[in-house]
Amino acid sequence: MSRQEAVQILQTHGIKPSYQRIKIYEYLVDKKNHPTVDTIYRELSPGLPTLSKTTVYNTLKLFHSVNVVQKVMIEDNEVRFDADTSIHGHFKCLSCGEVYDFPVQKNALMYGIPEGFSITDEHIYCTGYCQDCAQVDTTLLQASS
Amino acid sequence: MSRQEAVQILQTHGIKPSYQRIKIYEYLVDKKNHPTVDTIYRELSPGLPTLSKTTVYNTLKLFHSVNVVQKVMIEDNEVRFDADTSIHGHFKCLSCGEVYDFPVQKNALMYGIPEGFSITDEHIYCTGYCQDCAQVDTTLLQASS
DNA sequence: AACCATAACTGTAATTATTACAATGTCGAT
DNA sequence: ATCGACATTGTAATAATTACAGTTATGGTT
Repeated sequence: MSRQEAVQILQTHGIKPSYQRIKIYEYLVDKKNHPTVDTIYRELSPGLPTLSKTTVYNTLKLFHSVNVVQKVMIEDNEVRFDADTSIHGHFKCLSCGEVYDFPVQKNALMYGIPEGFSITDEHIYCTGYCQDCAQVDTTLLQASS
Repeated sequence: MSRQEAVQILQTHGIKPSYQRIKIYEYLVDKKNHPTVDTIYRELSPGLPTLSKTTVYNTLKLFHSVNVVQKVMIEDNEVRFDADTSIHGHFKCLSCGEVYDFPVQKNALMYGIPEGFSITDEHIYCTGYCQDCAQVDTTLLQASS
């Protein structure tokens, strides 16, 4: 994503595009790796030596408040962030730790919510073993048999 | 739930039914309130003065490891627990804080997961305003107009 | 260009949830 | 009754997050 596009998106959400905010937003969009605060901080620090972890927290909270990012919570000790705020599911591989996006049916869960309830946010996720890691397991099983 | 039933369920999952474990399990089943560790600890302490919060943590981790409870994570600062381990969704009201269960279509999300991925766990949740709280909002709007 | 108000950034300290660990207590088998 | 294994407990350590106060950057006005 170009700097111009990033600035554009932040501005249309009412966010003043500071240097740090642009960098953090570009990181999220380009990497698509559902990083934690700590990962963002560690990865951006070398090129942005004055960056403070508090700024990363503040920025993500701001982004989230205007729906520029969504939070991804799969395991209870790590909050991840995703700049793709469309409705989609997340799959985390218990072996390699990779988080994958997957499509979900629009309004998949609507049908179960009682009348009179209004929804502001919906999240779908699962855990398991990705193709690569499941593959390895199978290979090992075969090798050991 | 009777004590006998609780003991039964713990034993069939290979858990030795100690006094504390039974109490914690009964609490979860009877209240159905998706409590946090802290809530369980506070609520059981009066009738079980020697209870330690560490025991609550240990017990829930044990329960979770054999699928006697599932974790419910909606907001990043609280992990809740549910003794109903069937697949269902959770709705948290942003106004009153209440967590409601709701049904979801069996295999609702299967269709989006690529071939070769194996799923061990799936979770669906959303946030919004429950019937009661949405009602209040409407009432207030009407009153002020 | 200098000034000023506002907002953003930073670093440290405080808070909170969770885990580690060592000591104590409990319970069933011998 | 004794023993060993396991459960419970309390405290200390860890880790994630937030609060806060000082500093820096920014944009508008003269």
